[in-house]
Amino acid sequence: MSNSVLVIEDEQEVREMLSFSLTRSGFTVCEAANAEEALQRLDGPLPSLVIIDWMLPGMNGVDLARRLRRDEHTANLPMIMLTARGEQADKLKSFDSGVDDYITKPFSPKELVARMRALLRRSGAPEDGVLKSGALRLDLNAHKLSVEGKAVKIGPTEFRLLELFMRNPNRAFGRSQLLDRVWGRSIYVEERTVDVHVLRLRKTLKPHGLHKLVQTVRGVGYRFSSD
Amino acid sequence: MSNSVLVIEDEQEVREMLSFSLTRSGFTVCEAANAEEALQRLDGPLPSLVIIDWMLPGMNGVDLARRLRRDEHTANLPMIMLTARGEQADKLKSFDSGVDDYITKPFSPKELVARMRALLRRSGAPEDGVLKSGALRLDLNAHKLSVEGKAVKIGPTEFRLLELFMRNPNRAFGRSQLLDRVWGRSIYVEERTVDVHVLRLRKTLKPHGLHKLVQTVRGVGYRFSSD
DNA sequence: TATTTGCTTCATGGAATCGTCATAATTCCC
DNA sequence: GGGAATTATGACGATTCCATGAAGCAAATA
Repeated sequence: MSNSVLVIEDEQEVREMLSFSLTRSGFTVCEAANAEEALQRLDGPLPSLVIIDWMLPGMNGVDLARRLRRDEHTANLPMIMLTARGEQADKLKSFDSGVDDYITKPFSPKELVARMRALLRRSGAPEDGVLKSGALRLDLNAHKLSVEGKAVKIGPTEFRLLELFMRNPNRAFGRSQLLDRVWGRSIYVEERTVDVHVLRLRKTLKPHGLHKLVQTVRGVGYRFSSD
Repeated sequence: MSNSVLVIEDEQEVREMLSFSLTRSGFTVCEAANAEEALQRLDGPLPSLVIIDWMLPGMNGVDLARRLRRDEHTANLPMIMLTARGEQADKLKSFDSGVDDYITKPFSPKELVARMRALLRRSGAPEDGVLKSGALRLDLNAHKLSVEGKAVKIGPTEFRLLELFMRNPNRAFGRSQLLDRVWGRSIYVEERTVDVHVLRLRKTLKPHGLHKLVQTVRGVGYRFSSD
């Protein structure tokens, strides 16, 4: 597996230990000693997952996580937080910041890897940042859609919509769910707007005969399915 | 799993946190800020489970739970109550009110989800959001009906009707019960309308020889038999 | 600034679905 | 068997829901 991980941890010892065991488990590891360095790295191509230490110099882990969730670019990035034993009471806070899972120190590398795998599986993350479905190829890193190797033009919103669909195939989404997960909660737009973007997504897929992948579930919403 | 949950919680922060992590775990979430709002929502089609905060403005959680248990329409609805640490002494009271489980704050979403799954399992809900009965497959996630792998077209109301039937096989329902649980009790339709939809459901099952699964119980209503 | 690109809303028409009724068929009970 | 009660079924407006094109903005780009 070619999953990449960004480890955000100020203590060099812990960082190296993590790097060692994660590399051994087949991950490509990238390190950052603080929040600033992490943000810088996350400007580029995204890793499959980030591990954030709760205690960081400068901006702490919880704030960093919250910030990553707010930023559209990293909103869907799976995050695991490391907390020390005494900090367990802050579990709730960590989750509130949008972290997907937490793990308390000391922990075994085995447990960490297990949770990472579970998380990656759950969030439908592709091994290499490329979602595929038949001839469809959605490259999340390059932010490009192609079908049978040929690049296909696609708008930003349609891209995110298709990303959600391809991450969760065979699942019907209501319009409000789509608005929440593609547009982001907090912002208010008409539900019918979803229809228009689905229409546009179908339009970009139509020339390749793939428009039937996006199906409407009457009275419910839409679904991405290969049959 | 596409089980739906109604979260009854007045604090917006907690509500959003719950909504976030439950959605992420695959539940369809519906929110209510107080007992009145909750009761209103429960007039419609029922969720698979409700989560009630112990402390609510106006009618409190315990009273709400008690009321839901007394009402035939919601008597069998699985309920989980959220209590704060100091309220642990009131566990007993909560149970007395008829809730199926309780969980004390602060809690990890993971624990909550685990308990929800356990509860749903206990109350006969499918693990994976797929109801099966012989060759019949009702995928609640995809909102799709298939028989022997082949997709079968089905209308929205027939879908909900079949869902109720498959969740409660070998149980006879009166027309008014069906109206309550499939249509929702807030709207009024003729009882005979049920007949028509049962007919339509049978029609969609007939080409596959499964129409006799839906049986009429003369003088009472209808029943779904699993054999 | 001019132009392009993309987003949201609105209006419209058409298709799917719904609820009701009338009538036929079935079942039950005397 | 006959009559009453109950259910099945087909038909038909009425309604809801969705697809689609176009218009008005806003932001990015040149």
